[in-house]
Amino acid sequence: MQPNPNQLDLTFAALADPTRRAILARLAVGDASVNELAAPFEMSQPAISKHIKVLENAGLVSRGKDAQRRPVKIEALPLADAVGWLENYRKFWEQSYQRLDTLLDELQRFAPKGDKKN
Amino acid sequence: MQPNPNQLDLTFAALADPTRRAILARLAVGDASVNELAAPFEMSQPAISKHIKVLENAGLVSRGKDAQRRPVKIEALPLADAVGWLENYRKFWEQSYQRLDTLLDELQRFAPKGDKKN
DNA sequence: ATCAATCATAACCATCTCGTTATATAGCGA
DNA sequence: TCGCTATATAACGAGATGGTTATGATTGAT
Repeated sequence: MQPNPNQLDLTFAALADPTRRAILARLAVGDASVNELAAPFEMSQPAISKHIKVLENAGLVSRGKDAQRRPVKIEALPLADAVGWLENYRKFWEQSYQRLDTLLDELQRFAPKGDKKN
Repeated sequence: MQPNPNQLDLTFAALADPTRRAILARLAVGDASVNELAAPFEMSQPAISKHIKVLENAGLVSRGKDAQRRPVKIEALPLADAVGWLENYRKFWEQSYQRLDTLLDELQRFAPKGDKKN
């Protein structure tokens, strides 16, 4: 029961941009209006609106309505699906970390006890 | 100690393409030559070579050398970093799942005991 | 020495992406 | 009604992306 591939495409593509990741990080703190989201960036408001639309199309964000404002809210389920997909590869990076740990252990073992070098 | 942003850009962008995700899935089974990787796709060999290069630039894959073959090997540490970034949002999707669970519980509670419908 | 196999590279093309500026739309408050 | 605020949309351009075909480089086999 994998999420449909097209959904993963949209999710990963949305996450591939640092501005959009920063927007998500901001939204993790709490909902925000478009202008609030735009404030930290040296970028026009329409540019931010476009980024929000990309996030919305990926289902990562939804919008409310408050007078003229369209508060944006994080919707993290697609992120969960992305992690779900990535989890298939957990054993590989765990192996890698383990190899690194082993290496560090050996360096430790063969280092003279009082050696402060490095 | 976040991975540098540019690295996350490359990782997520690499994952945004279904062909590349399929290549990674194949490599999870074991190393493979370019031709082996290309075989399942209705796509030219140069196209696959390009995809492999994208994966390589993102550090998701490395290459060996065996006669004319350039066996490709999965390198999953960047995936681990990607998951690391995504983990910041775990609480959101857990809340969402919890809301879903609550909903399902209530549906359960109010469903007639013997109701087989759906 | 040549041939076939494996893979990479170049040139090209269509389409998408990410930014811009200019303008339109909608709601609030005076 | 008027004008301000908040946001969306349109039109445009530069550069990235994802595919193609044609060709080049390297290596093993005959």
